Amino acid sequence: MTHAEEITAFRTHECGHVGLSDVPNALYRLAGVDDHVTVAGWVNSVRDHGDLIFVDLRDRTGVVQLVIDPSDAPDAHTVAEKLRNEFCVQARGRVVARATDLINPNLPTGAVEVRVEQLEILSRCEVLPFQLDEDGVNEELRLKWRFLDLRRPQMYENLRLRSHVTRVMRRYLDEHGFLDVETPVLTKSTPEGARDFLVPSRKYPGHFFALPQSPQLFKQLLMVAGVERYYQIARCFRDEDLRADRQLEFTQLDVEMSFVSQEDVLEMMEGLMKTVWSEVAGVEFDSPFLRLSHADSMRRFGSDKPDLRFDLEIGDLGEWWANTEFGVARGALDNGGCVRVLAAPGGGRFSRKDMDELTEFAKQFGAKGLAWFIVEEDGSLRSPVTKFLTTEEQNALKGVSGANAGDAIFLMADTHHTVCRVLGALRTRLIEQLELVPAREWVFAWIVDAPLFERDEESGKLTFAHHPFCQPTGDTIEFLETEPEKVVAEAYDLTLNGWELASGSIRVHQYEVQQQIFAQLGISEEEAEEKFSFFLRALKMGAPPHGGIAPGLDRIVALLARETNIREVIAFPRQQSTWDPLTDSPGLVDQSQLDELHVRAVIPAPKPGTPTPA
RNA sequence: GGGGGCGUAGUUCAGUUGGUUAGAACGCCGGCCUGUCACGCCGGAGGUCGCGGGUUCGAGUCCCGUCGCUCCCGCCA
Repeated sequence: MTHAEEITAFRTHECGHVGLSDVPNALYRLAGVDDHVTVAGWVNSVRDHGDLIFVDLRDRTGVVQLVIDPSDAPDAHTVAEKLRNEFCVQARGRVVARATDLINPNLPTGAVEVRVEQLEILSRCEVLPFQLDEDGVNEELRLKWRFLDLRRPQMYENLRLRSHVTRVMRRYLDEHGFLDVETPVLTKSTPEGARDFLVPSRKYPGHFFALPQSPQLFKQLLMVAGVERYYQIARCFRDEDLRADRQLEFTQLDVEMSFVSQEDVLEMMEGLMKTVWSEVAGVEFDSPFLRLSHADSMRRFGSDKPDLRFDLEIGDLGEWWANTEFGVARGALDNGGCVRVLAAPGGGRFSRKDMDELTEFAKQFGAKGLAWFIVEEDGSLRSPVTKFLTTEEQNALKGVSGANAGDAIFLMADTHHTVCRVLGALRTRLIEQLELVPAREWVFAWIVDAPLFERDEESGKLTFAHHPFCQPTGDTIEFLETEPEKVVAEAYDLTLNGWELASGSIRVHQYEVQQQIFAQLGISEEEAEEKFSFFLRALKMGAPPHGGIAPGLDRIVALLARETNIREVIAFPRQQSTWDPLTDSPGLVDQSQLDELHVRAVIPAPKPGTPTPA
């Protein structure tokens, strides 16, 4: 914003800029001592001394103190007596320097104040439903009054940060020759993947639009169209249950490139992330991001999005305990599973109750049990199961886990999958519970070489691990027909501090390969034609090799803002139940609307005792 | 669909082994105050203890059910 743009019909200066004429190269309009200013904003607080009244006036730039002296401005004083918190007001007055002993060092504008000559209430505010300076206010209340919640400087800062991030992203991509192209929001359902949001068609009775889970197929069509470099800050919709990092609608920076290898995409994205972190957070990364194979990440950290700020690593006892007689370990090894351990620094202070809770936690992730050991000062192991272990096994346990005196060791013996899952979840939990200090502040890591297919544990059916459009690697494509589980995808996830930040792949650009993959997934040629005919048609028409990635904007901004829930960086999010207490959405509609859309609503009978929603 | 935590004044919370009239802080209302900036001082209003049922002479407290918020599991190509 230029200086001139700061002047509007209602003000000559913004509150946070009053009196800061000594700031060098300021980007905002300056007001020095003795200048007359008009400011407008919200009443942050009122301190009424009977005669003198002090008002902290706040706009998005900050707070400035107004002084209303009845001997200077009796009319303004009469108005000021009526002021309450969050009234919207305009004040005209003279900037004065405060006496040295009256300077407020906690306020950027604390060396000056505005001696008010005229004061006008632009808009009154009813008693607030919650105090804006209070933390920990009920989430539902915050969302119901989101427009007040967003007045809090922290929330404004989050929105500003988000805008800054997208600005840097757009500029970076513009500079690298990307075109910002919009794709439809009213599109077609593809039953794979997440549950779709459906929109009934008026013109085609019984037909439905689907909101995009991502612009995946459209961006691939843009590559076939020869756009070569595309991006879009795209709203995506998935009708699945919410989490701290998941909303029904969320925003991705959707990116796709033609004539690229995996390496090209990674390099481009790494440059983008480094630029964002540099410009938004002032953080520089002087080396390439870490890379971990999916298998290594699972083995060492039990997760495909490991938090690598912490060095905790899972150890494998299989080799050392090959001949163990310890029941669960023996059983796991005999069944082709594994025995792995995780040290918990300082876990020696865990009580029996803590251990029981951690065991319950592990069971949530599929563990049948969880063995634990505490390393005593003399190096001996305290545990209900120590008596089943030989001295050599105990030494291996300490050695492989890396545990020291005062630490705890957790041991899992089960299938590879379950052991990884449980110890990975436990690792995250222990980091929190033990309040471990991160060794590094930001650790980006690429997770690469993920399998193309997964075996569904229940049905035993083959399903795609990422999505069905990933290109198999040259080394493993030969196994597509014979041993599909050996096929590695040219897919990559970017992780940061335990969050999945971005996900992408090189896509299949050859019709025949795409059909082979569909065949492995049990999707017949006819079925594929029916669901993706437009896309398959395009693959037959000179589709270029291409690939892309889609970073989650909400997560990126949340991490930069040091928030743990993406709600904090979304202006109007939903609560976990998917209800929006601000607009009361979703809502009922008139029968006439349903009729026009050829839709009939079938509403389940409420359970006894359930109050009817308003 | 499942598990954990929470639900008491407008807000954030306390409330003992079940026991008199359910408290505090902030906010709100009224009064006083010319240098405050978390202003201060005096006074006041404000409660379906989420909801329903049960046990009991007596329930905010115990039991059962239910609803809501939140974190997690399932789910999220």
